[in-house]
Parts: sequence; structure tokens; C-alpha cells
Amino acid sequence: MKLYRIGDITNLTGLSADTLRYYEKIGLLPRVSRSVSGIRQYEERDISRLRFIQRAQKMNFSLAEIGDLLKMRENPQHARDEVRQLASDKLAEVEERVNELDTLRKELQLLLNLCRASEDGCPIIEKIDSK
Amino acid sequence: MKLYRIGDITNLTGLSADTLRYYEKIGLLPRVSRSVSGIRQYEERDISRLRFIQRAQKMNFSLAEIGDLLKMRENPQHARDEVRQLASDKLAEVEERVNELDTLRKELQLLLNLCRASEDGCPIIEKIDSK
DNA sequence: TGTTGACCTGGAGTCGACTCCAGGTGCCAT
DNA sequence: ATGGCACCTGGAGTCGACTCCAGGTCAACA
Repeated sequence: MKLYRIGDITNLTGLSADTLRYYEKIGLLPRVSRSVSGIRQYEERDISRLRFIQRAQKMNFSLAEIGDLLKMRENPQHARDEVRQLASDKLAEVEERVNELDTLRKELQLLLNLCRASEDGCPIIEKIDSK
Repeated sequence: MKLYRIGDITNLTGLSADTLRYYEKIGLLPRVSRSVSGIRQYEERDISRLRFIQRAQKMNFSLAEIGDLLKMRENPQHARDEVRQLASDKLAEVEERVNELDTLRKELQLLLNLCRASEDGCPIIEKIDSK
């Protein structure tokens, strides 16, 4: 079974050594085994967990939520409903944020168009002033 | 000229007294004048600034950026290009974030649909596992 | 043998935007 | 004169996700 040191893992994942140690410190990764001289020895299993973490992070899950997901991942048969709940909450959250930001985007766009068209004054400031 | 104490302002704006003092502490508001006994006396001008801050915050400007906007607001003739630049950077930022989140939204939606259709296993975990 | 360089530890610092706290003053009503 | 409330100050604490640091160990190479 191939073993990796922390430097290998930073190359493979792009995560910094500090981040890897941090994940272990907060219990997101179970304690990684050490060599006699105390050096971390990561296995494929750990790499798979880290990749999972990275993908879940891209999906806007917090490290705390990812901790839960990792537990569910370990025993999948019990977890379906919980995972679904978590994902569906996250979807609602993301949808709300998309809507807010999209409204905002339209406003900013409008303001910029006004600003390009206008000769004097600053329509952006004025708009924020008196919306 | 009507004067307001901090409690009036929290009622008018919904900002907490701590937040109002904090804005002053970080220089976002110029030092608010005090009564003989040291009590803050806000004027209409301050309220107008605070409303500006609140609206700009809704547009995703950071307090630092809002500080800049407030300066530009004080002398509008010089500021047009800078304001436009700030707004246009912000627009780009917001657009990028909208796109990211919208992609994410679609993925989560897909995952949830799969999850509803599937009888065994958990397609969400599996998907994060092996995307 | 000496010096890199990768690694280890526990703990502190960072960012932004607050929020909370202890200890104190001012003023009004009972 | 006593209680209570709104207010003051400087400073510390909070959140999440890192990032940085000092001081120490270990292995390989010139």
C-alpha cells in the first residue's frame, strides 16, 4: 500500500500543508497515521476524503457540513434522507443567493448604463442616495 | 436643526448602537458631535450618510469601498470616473459569482432529482465522490 | 560534519463586520 | 436618595477557514 507524505499531498491536491494539518486538527480528517519519526503517512483513503472535501467545498458546503457528509459517506445505507435534507437546504440557500445577486446585477448594470449616457452628475451616487 | 441621540438612530435605521459607534470608530462616519455630557448628537446629514451606507451594503460594497464612495459623494464633480470604475468592478464580481452559483444550483438540483428517483445508494454522495 | 530541506508541534494572528463587556456618568421619576 | 435607563469609553471576543510562527527533529547529501 502506497504511502504519501504531506508534501506529496500538497502536490496532488493543491491544499497547503498547513491546511492539511488544520483539517486534522479540527477533526475533519481522522488522525492520519505517523511514521516512527512522527511524519504523517497518508493513504489512498485519505486522498479520496480530501478530494471529496474539495468537491463538496465547491458546492458551497461549510467544513462543518462536510464533516457530516463524510460521516454519512462512511455508512451510506443510513444516510440517504439526511444527505438529501442537507442538499436540499443547500439548494434553497443557493437559490436565494442567486436571486439576490441577480437582482443586484441588473441594478448595477442599469446604473452603469445611465452613467455612460449621462453628461453631468453621477447617476450611481445619486441612485444610491435616493433609491 | 433637529438632533438625534443614538437610540433614535437605531429606531430609524435598524442599526445597533454598537454598530453606529463602530462605524465612527473605523472612520466610516466622521466624528459625530457630542453634547456637553458626551452624548452623541446625530444630524440629518448623518442619517443621510447612514442610509447611503445601508443601500450600498445591499449592493455588496464592503465598508472600505463604501468609505470611498462616501468621499466621492462629497465632491461629485471629481468622482465620476472613479465611481464608474468601482461600480463596474463590482458588477464584474457579482456577475462571476452569479454564474458560479447558478452552475452550482443546477448541479444540486440534478443531484436531488436523481436522489428522488433512486432506490438504493445515495447518488449525492456518489456524485461528490466521483465527479 | 555540516547544512539544507522537509517535516513536526502548539499556539497566535488574519480578515470583515460586527457584538459584547465592565465600569462609569447623567438624568429623570418615585 | 434611590432606582432605573440610556448613554459613554476602551478593549476583548466572535465567526470560518485558514495562515504564519518559533523552536525542534530527522534524513540525505557534499
